[in-house]
Amino acid sequence: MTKSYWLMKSEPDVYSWDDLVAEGEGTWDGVRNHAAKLHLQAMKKGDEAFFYHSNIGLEIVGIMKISQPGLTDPSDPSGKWAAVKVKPQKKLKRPISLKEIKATPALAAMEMLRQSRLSVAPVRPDEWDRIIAMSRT
DNA sequence: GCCAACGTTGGC
DNA sequence: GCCAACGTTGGC
Repeated sequence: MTKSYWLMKSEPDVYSWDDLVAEGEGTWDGVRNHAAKLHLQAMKKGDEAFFYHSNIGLEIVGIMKISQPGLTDPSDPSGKWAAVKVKPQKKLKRPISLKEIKATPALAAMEMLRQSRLSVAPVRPDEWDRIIAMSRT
């Protein structure tokens, strides 16, 4: 199975990249949207995901690895919702802002733009590579 | 099963 | 603080 790429949003005043780094490993739970849930359930161990700061910052700040896929959301008593565990892998050399993503034609089809309210979105390999390349400059 | 009203998310 | 996009709820 090949690796898949994702983008996960969090409001940094609630849970930020630095919080995840401080914890070492975090559980991505509290998602209450069916499309996002399907994405969480599609994640595999070793998949990589961008950590995006919504609301404050509006930028991709780091890369995480899915350390434990296929969990049920511990914050949900009914057991209907999904969760995964993630580990911080690398902070981007420089954050890539939403503004910059929008200004880049090669990234115009990104799911995060198409479905802006989705908190967990897939990222295509070419989009992943492009963002990584941009963060190095 | 349709659709209007309402709530939430997230960018501006 | 406003608004657009969507999801959910509830009346019919």
